Amino acid sequence: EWEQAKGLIDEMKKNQIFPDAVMYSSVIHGFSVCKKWEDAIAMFHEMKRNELSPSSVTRSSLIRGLCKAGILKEAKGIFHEMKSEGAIPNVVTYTSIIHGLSIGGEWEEAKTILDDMKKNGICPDVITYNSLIHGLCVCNNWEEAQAVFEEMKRAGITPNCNTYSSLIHGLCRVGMLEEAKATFQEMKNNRVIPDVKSYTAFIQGLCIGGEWEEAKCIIYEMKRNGISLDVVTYTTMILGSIRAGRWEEAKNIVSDMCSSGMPPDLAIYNSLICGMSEIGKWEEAKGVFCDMKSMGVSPNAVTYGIIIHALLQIGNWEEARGIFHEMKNKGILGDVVTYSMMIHGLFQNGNWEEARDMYFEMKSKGISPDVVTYTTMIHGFCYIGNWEEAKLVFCEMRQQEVQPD
RNA sequence: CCUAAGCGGGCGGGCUA
Repeated sequence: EWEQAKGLIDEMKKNQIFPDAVMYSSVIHGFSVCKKWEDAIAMFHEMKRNELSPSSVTRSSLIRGLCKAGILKEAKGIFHEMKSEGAIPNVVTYTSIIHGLSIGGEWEEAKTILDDMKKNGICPDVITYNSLIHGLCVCNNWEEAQAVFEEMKRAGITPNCNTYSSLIHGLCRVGMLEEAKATFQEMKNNRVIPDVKSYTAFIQGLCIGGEWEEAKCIIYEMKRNGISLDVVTYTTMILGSIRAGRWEEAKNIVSDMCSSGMPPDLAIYNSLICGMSEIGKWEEAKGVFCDMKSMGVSPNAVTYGIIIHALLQIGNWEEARGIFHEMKNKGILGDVVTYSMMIHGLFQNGNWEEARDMYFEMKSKGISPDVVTYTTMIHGFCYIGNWEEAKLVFCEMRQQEVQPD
């Protein structure tokens, strides 16, 4: 509720109560969490204007917020500004920047900062290593993640539950199921107790690898160990079951979760719609779409994205377009994914002018194209031999500093 | 004196690459 927070800050100032350094840090943290990075920066500058010096807490919060908003350049700027002012970042500041950079794909720079950290006598702790490992896993860079894991152990930092969960998740993402199984075993051998997140990451890997029966065994193991399934575990099982060709089981899973007092959330409904569409069970999918509304769960951009994608898959362009408009009419803003899909659909229908309009529209709504959007545009233009437009898009991507993949 | 900062799991998009 950042609007209200802003109001309170104004009220405070009107009453001649001026924020101190801690208050500023707190506010910057708040804006960072809400991805209001412009406000966070504004507060940071205001604080300096008022001759309050930002502490490492202030800067860590700001760096985190900037990274979270994907403004890595600014985050790096704040970090280097701090160093040039002679302030020594502490372990949290270092970890914040390392985390942001590695999640954002700039893991080489993250590793450089890790080295710098060690040189300055700041010891990376388990969170620092976990952050880097997680970032590398998100970038599908299993080899580097493994190397950092080894380094961590050599440095005498004991991996914890989060470390193993990240590794298992990373291995499952890149389809290295056997290694994931080994890591899960290693975790247990080292007496690190897997929690619901570790189990869920592993179960997802088993589902993706087609080992549905094994996934069910792991569920029993969880229950035996007294770990209750949560809504994320259920989502994983539901989509896993449908993709394993057991869509009847998905319905049982939904009933199970309801009877254990857990109402299905948006991701559960979305997963059901997604799974049912994928296997061509259109009536089921439609039924779920109605059910969710009657249960008071409102569809979001992901829901519409799933439906639009399904329609595009079967070549039903007109209906896809209709659904996209329905979404906008309901006041649900399209996001980078829905726009990218629509652009793709327009190109497929040979309508490149409209595809380009859609691209302009998304930008005018403040939605930044990502590497997939750019690739879709470039591919669309190249496909019809419109090199000039393709080049324009490519240059724009460069200007926006979106890395080609 | 009190107050502020960092880590892990689930759902949709591009590529006849």
